[in-house]
Amino acid sequence: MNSQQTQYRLVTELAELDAYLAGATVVAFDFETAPQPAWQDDGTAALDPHRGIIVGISLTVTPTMNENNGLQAIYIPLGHHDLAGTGLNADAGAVLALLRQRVFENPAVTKIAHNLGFEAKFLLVQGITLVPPVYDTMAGALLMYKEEGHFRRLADVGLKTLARDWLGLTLPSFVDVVGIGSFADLDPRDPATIAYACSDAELAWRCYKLENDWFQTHIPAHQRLVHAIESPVALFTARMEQRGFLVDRPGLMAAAAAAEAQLAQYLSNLETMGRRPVQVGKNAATNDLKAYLFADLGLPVLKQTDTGKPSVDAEAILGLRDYCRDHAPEQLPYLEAISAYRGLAKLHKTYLLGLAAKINPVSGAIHTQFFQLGAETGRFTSAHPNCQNLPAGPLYGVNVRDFLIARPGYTLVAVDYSQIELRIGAWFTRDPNLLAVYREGGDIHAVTTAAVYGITLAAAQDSSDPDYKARRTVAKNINFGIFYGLYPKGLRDILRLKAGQNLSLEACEAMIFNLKRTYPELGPWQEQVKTAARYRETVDTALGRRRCLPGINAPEEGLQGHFERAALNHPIQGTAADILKLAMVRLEAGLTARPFIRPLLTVHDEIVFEVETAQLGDAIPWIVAVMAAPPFAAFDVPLAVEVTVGQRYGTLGAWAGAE
DNA sequence: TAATAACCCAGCGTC
DNA sequence: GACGCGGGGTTATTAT
Repeated sequence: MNSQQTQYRLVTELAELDAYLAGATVVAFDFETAPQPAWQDDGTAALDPHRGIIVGISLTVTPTMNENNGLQAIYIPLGHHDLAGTGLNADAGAVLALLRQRVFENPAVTKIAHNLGFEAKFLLVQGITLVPPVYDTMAGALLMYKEEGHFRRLADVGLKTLARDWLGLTLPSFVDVVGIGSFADLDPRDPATIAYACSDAELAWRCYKLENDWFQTHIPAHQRLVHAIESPVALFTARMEQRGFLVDRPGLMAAAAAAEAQLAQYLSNLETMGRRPVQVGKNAATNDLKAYLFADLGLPVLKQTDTGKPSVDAEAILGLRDYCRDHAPEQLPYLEAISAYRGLAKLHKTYLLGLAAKINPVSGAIHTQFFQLGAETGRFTSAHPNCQNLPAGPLYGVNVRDFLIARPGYTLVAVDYSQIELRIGAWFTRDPNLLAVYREGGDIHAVTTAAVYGITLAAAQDSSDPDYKARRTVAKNINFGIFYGLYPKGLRDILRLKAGQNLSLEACEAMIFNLKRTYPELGPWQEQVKTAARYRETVDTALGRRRCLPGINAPEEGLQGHFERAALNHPIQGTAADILKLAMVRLEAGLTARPFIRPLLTVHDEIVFEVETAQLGDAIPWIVAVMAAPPFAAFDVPLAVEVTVGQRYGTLGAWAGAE
């Protein structure tokens, strides 16, 4: 592409690479990868740092960000199949050693890549750590508008897509160039091979330039986010993905077998209990089950789905059980059996078999894929498997998290922010009572209990009171829901389903009224945020992470309400994401010097590490200090973290302190 | 016409 | 409020 401007070269000699790097302070790079021989037939192995190798590296270097006269890109083949034995490849060890010293671990060089975490993982396997400053052009693209009013999504930020949208270039796809084989099969001397590899590095450089220009004129805060947060966070994410979480496979399979037997038993019980055989499927939400409940048995439809069809979810079944207690008690066992069957099936399929299917054959661990900009608010998402929705406690007698274990000689350390969203709420609203609780180390749940029940703080904290537990549960749910956009109906439903408490709508209304009286700045803050959001049709976090709110001024009330709640939630949830990511950046800076600390996963307000057991006493205080440090200058509410440790993720306990 | 793929919808797990 | 996953059910597409 762009042959007048760009020259592509094949480089196999170390001296030539050395000369090419002279004076470079900005380097864009890209890896071509392929499966290791043992995994030749697995199409996905090329993307897995445990089963793939770096086949070649393309580089574009410039002395400065704005220098592009005579831009050149080179391709260094490292692992192409050399059937004739003619020495096609450069010396991989020597090349990596040189690049490590001159580029990857050189703090004077800005390292640019598209989807930086991918490259970072392959380097980690080689014992090489990318060192900031780094820049991930994919993260950058995700923080730019596709069109005014909505940001690019994952599907819009492939390098080829960006080349088309931004530069009008049509580039051959990977499949066009490689076909069904792997990149290692290509002849590196073929100009098409060189062009394919080099254009990726060159494009990354062009994106870097283009993105920074765009940010300056459109959303300067996002430029800071990409440079200072998202790009270094990609390195931290790479550590988590590359390491993975070791799985107790025998335990998992034993639990799966037990669940399977139990499920068969449940099915036959259902058949015996019912008036006729019912096709309940694997999750008991089939049309046949609905026909059986509502037509055959004549039970009333108490709840509908969004599309107006009869609902049979957990809440609906709960309602049917209430109805049957009065009108058809003989049906109660069947309804209970449906709930149990459904829950066990979920455990079995999603959390036992689902997890087992994701174990990496080389590492024996699950390597969750994290999308650091997967959620609109800046939160991470996680997939393959999603480790952010693993049941937090026993589900039908099985604690799924217990099958995620520490490696021998290591101990799991989970560090989570205590009530971070409420603390952020205190900071945003400047509510004196919220601020006081966190500055004086008060008990937020007790303060809320006192508020919503109209009792004294002392009464709220009296654990001998028979109502203590129930009240506190309500208060916790309210505190949880404050910044989710809590409404009386939502509060009533959640308390009924999760806490088994039946409160009237009026009672819930009164509690929310009392809450807003106790935290007097809460209501005004919410009104002010909504007004600003309606005017701008966007809303920002503390660090300027923007969310678009198309439809906040729509005539449809439902749509408007949705975006109003999003407007209230984004500053809270998004700032929590900002704070977590800032902590990751600070952690990343110290992890290379502390190889005994290995991050494994993150769940929104929590980071889980694997730490060499002998080093716990050094590691934990350091982690705590880094994570609890003030996140940015203006944030004047103390942060608190809680540490739990253990061998199994599901069974962590308090850390006793230095031994 | 039958098999397969693609898509949407419900339901449910997390913070 | 923010997500991802496995399953059911329907519709569109493909092969025969």
